[in-house]
Amino acid sequence: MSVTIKDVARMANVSVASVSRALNGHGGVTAETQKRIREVAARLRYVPHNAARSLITRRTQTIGALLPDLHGAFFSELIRGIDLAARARGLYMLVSSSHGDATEAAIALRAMQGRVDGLLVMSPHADEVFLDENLPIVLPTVLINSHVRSDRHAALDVDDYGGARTMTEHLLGLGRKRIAFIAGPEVNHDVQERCRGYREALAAAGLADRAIVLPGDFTEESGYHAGKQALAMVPRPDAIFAANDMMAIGCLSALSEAKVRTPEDIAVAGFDDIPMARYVTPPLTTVRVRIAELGEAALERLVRMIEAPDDAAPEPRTVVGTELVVRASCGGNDAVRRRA
Amino acid sequence: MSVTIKDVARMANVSVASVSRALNGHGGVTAETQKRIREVAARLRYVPHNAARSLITRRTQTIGALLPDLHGAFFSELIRGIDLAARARGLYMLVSSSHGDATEAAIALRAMQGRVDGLLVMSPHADEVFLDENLPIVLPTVLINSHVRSDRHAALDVDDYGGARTMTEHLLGLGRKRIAFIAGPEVNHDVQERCRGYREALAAAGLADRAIVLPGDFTEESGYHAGKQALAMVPRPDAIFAANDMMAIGCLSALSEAKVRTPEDIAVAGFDDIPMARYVTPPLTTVRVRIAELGEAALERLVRMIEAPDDAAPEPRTVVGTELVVRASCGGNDAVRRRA
DNA sequence: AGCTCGTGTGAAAACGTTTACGTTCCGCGC
DNA sequence: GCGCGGAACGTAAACGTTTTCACACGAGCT
Repeated sequence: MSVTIKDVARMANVSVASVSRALNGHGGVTAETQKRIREVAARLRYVPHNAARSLITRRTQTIGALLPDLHGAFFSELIRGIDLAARARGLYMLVSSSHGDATEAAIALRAMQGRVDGLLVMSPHADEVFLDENLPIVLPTVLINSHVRSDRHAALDVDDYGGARTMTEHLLGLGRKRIAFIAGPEVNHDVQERCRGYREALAAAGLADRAIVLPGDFTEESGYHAGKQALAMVPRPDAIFAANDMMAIGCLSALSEAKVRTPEDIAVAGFDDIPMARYVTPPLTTVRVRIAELGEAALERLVRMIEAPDDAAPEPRTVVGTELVVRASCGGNDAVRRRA
Repeated sequence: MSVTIKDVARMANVSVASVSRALNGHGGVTAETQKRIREVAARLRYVPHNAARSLITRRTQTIGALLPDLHGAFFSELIRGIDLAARARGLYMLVSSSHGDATEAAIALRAMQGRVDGLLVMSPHADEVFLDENLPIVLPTVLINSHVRSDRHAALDVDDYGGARTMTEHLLGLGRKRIAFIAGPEVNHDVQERCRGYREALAAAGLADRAIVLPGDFTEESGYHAGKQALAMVPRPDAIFAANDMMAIGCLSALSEAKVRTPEDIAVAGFDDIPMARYVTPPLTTVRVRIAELGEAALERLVRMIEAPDDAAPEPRTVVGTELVVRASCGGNDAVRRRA
């Protein structure tokens, strides 16, 4: 097909070795021949064939990202963070997302073989057995928000627990006593941690028995239903803390539909701080997750692993912080409070 | 490093050729040996090295996506659409985004060489000269929302013109007479088309001289400023049509701050139908762009080009439709009207 | 019996690089 | 005059596949 290194070599009256050396700046060629070779290469529009190069150098300059369904602002931001950090290092990003089941994810994982220098994995299917089965041992891998607690794999998490605890404490601090929590998909690791933060904050305030956990699945609709449910309770909760913003927004609809005032009658809080949170009525108090930062941190970690394969000192599990973002939906003054 | 086809061959007492045939199901192997080879391969956790395979087959099972900054809901959706369609075909997606300048984009473009079977390009730098300079001629490429009007490249566009025209007509139909338009970045092809739709709709209604175009840059802030500007005009516009939703949202803030009622005093409309549009107050009338569909369509087109390199009949420039989404911000009843 | 044919298998070439190792050449010191 | 060292460059191996070709073998036909 295209023009190869041999063509360049022929046109420049040198061997392919010299072309390679000249183009990669490895020295061992006169400045003059180097110049000539470069000119010929440019004239011929020569571009090295990456597959061939990867084959011999064992480097692809590419990292793989195994992600769940790309839906929603979360993954958009995550990809953005990864991409930004990757591009700063001249790396490319091979994306594979939305794997319905573990088999599909396994296929995707195997297909990354020989295509990437490292892997970023954020998948509900990525339990320990799965990884052991399908991961080539040699491939550096960073797990993002995984429930796998193994020190065989590097991992990076959002501080779900801390964020939820801070939010619950914030609500308690505002004088709310009956705080309901809308949960997400049960298998979800984030949800579990957020729920744990909620429960422990209540327990710390001596209100352990006041915990009310409503079911949800991260969709706006499920938030709406949970809102209805909360309204029907006696005594009514005076605050609702949803495990993500979309459910909080659904909940707001349910309340406004029932002519219940927010935050006067019931305060509402979310988690994530998706862009929309600022614009709903009333603006949503939430926990900001610095998702792009998570992506960046994960990539940086991965790069370190790639560059130093002799991971003598496996770094500890890292956690990226959250911030409490106070808006009108819970009362109190607007503010952002950082939490490491 | 890893286990190669040779290892499998040795363990199974066959040649590498047989292993290749057995694993790829090319026939020419007894059912029995095929089974044996498969078992050995599974036991050894053999995974073919993709770089080597690509080198010889000249197929990478990967498509490249050259995108501008991934910010915002638009690219998130676009990537999602592409990824969905790609994964349905067993293709992977190599993403490269946010190129500050043409040089950077050129480097990214060249780096795709030998890594992808085809290219999806959506970049402000992708003018004709740029493409000619940097695109290996052989690589199938689909341009998305590009201003390049060449039949040498396949292209796919959003019907910006039609959408904007429909919206303007809708506003006129609601009795609005002085409709202002908030533009976006001047170089942007979408903006130009949207503005053209706006102008021509006015012209068709005999109101060509009533066109008011305010500057903007797609950010919420610029929408806010444009809103202020509109408020200061005499006579005041009775409708504002922003070239994207974020600016419309900024504009809404400016109006509500000035205690101007929407839609009673001034109607506001946007473009894109980002998820947030439904949730602002009042909910935003806008033009829905089915972005994921755009991504899918682009990928499908690309796949067709890859599979039939003898593009005897280059398909015409394709346009994906828009829908008018009527919500409260302009008055009228909620509805979605499709436009091919 | 001899020929052809099909079928299973292996040897080896090919893909386009990088790089270890030779080779040539030249200058220099003895 | 001779050996030596280093610089510039070429040769060829290697990376891990796929695929073409050749080969061996048995069955079926004349």
